[in-house]
Amino acid sequence: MTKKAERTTAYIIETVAPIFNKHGYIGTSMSDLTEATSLTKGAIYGNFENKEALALSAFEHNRNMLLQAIDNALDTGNEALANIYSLLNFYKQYDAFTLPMGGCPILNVGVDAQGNNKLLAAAVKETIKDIEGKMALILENGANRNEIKLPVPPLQFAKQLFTMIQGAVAMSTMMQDRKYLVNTITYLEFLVKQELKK
Amino acid sequence: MTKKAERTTAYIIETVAPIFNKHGYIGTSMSDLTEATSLTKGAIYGNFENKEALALSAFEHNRNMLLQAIDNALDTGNEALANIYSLLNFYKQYDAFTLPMGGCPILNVGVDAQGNNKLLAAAVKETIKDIEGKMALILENGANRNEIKLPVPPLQFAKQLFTMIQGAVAMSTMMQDRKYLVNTITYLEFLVKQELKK
DNA sequence: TTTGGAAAATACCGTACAGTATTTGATTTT
DNA sequence: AAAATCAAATACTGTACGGTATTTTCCAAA
Repeated sequence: MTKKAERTTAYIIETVAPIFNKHGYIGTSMSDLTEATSLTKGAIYGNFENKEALALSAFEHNRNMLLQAIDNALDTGNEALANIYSLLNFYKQYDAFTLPMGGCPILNVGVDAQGNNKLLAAAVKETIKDIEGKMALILENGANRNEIKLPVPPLQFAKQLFTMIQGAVAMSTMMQDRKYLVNTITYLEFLVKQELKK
Repeated sequence: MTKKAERTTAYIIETVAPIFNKHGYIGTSMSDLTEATSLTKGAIYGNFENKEALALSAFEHNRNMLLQAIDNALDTGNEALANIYSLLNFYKQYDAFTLPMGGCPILNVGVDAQGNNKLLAAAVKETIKDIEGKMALILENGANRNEIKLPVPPLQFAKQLFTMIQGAVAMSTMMQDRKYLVNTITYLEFLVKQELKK
């Protein structure tokens, strides 16, 4: 059986992750966290070195959930185009997916940390590169198998596609309107088809 | 001549606006502002009711600069397509444009305020609607003058175009890499041409 | 069932926070 | 230039912050 401390650590991270994600690093106070977890500062500081380490663990937790979901989406069929469509479909419901974690961790932490926390900002950067890499791999394999044509190198295509997706995420977040997500992703489906289909 | 207080108020706003934009509402402390302005809290609280009112004025200042620049870009030629290209060209150097104001005010404040300040979040929403409206008007006039064809209603086209632009802004901000801006906007030029040209 | 170690609660520290009341200093107006 | 008004500096609240030292509680092994 897992040790007590490990379970507490996991519980803290899960409870705290959406709060950090929603209110940002500075915007989240330790008292916010003790209140949410019904634990005391003694418990939290017994399991994490400081606020920054906790915030980083919290982001990593949200990131893992996201990467897992993206991996699942990109692994539906065995055709590259189907996998990309599956990813786009995932992002059509991205608002519902990110609701329990307090919004998109990439956008929220990426923007918040930019001006406030270099460690978190670097972690977001890594995550983005990771996602771009996953997308690029699907595209590259699809091109090698001659399923699709690629007008530009796979990584460049991935970057630009992800940029547009993330634009939809940003706009639907700021406007509190999921239509931005649905409409833009729908258009991206058409665009991808037009660009990649042989 | 302008009264002393007015000049001080303007000076405070100008000095403070980039700081709020960069570090966010909660991330900016009053002592940050007294330090930057070389003024005391007495001076600042004499000209602004509280921190929130100051942050709102600061955002409005950045917003006005942005709206002015967009107006200029959208008023270069007398053809709709040329004006849209001009706007895209403006966004290609958007990183340089927003550098002195501490980054994109829409993205920064829009994301930061979402979880921390309803007033600021609402102000960002208004600003986005404003920009979308400006773009839609250009498109609508162009369509009426038969310069362009519109595959969808002008406001919808404007929303989707702005969404993709804002995606480029978000990605170049988070990745600290202006290539996201340049590459995506360049692709948008091609896309706009393809969609709008008769 | 006692006991040793680990985990969490309590109580506390110094500091920084937003905001205010008061005093000093600078500008107008007469 | 004196008086009146306005602007800014100073000095000071009370509170909330992140973090820590100490005490208590829990739990597991002997």
